[in-house]
Amino acid sequence: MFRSSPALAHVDMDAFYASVEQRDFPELRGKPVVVGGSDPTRRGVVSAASYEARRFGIHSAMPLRTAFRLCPQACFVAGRMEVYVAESKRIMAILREYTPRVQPLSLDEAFLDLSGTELLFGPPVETLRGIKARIREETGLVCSAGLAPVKFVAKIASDLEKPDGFTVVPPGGVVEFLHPLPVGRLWGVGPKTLARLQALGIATIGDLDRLGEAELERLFGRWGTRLARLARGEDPRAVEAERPAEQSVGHEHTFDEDQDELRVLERTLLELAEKVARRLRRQGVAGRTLTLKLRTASFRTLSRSVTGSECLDQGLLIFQSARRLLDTVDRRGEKVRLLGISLRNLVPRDAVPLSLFAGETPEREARLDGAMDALGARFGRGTVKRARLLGGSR
DNA sequence: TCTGGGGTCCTTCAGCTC
DNA sequence: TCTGGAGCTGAAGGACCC
Repeated sequence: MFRSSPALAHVDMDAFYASVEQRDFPELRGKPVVVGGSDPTRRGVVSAASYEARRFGIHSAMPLRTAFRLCPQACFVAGRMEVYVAESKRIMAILREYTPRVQPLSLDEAFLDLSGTELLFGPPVETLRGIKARIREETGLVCSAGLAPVKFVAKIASDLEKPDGFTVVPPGGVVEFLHPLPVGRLWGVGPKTLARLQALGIATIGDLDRLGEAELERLFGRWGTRLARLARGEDPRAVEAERPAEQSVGHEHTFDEDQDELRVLERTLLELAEKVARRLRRQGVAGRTLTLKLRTASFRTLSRSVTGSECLDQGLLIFQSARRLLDTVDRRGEKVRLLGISLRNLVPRDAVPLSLFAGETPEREARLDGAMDALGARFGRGTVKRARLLGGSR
């Protein structure tokens, strides 16, 4: 099996954040644990739910308040991102002992290409079983794994028997495996596409395949062509170990209560601009296109963007551009629920002219940003802040 | 009633240039 | 000089993923 065809695996940690919490805090074991925020009465969503919590209908992306209504006795924890990052590095290091072709998708899942590893480790099926056992042994955490000749099929396979699942789709068995599955399992079919497909009477991936590529293209355009190929189990993408550079850098903030006070909006914009600028400088890039995102109280999302001839990586200049965009948004008198800033069209910082906005002193700002970065690195983020970010009368 | 934050990719439309 | 189409780019928004 997998001798002459690719052996692509997908490893996915089960309820990752919640499992780490249960491992590190024995008093949480066997209890419903919800990671997302320690105060479920505030705005937020569930990042991870333990399997005990899932029995109450709680799942990731669910509003915290809904989770609290479903299971008030659950343990709500804010989460410790730095621990999850460290744990993820350990897991990825284990995977890289078996193949250099490892493609992390997020902290808790990765593709790995086991093709051609037989001589070193034996048949891919056994290798993957061994990897799964090692992860449990060395981290105390459980994962699910899938093995298939096609990338997206391996991902579906790993998800099929969670938790602690292990599913192998042999070469030649892909279509047989896919066709009985609900069409919503396909990568890229979210709630909107699913509703459209269901309205057409398509319930399974097999139904989709039977509809045919021409009809799907008529209904969905180019996306229809891709859907048709996925339904046939065709996916030419390889496991990409090299992660492409980030295309954009952004931050956003949802207010605990909807806001319309200009001073609060401006202070938030400045904070977001500083955060974005810090990350841009850390990555050594600057951005040419700035996008302001605004969500109103009625959940209407509006965006305004501007592409300049120069690049931005300084907090104050990003803030000033975002502030100008804010004036162009017509929110029809509604309060603001969310503000966000992001920069695209990133280029290496030393290869571009930085913004020389009229009336500003960019060199002075750059020196100030540099000093704040240095103090932040030495004494912790937030050690120094712009006075206007302190708020109130301080 | 409720819907985070970080992204990517795609579509549509408008404006511009040739 | 006018007009229309092609091609490109930017803006805005939508859908999706983890």
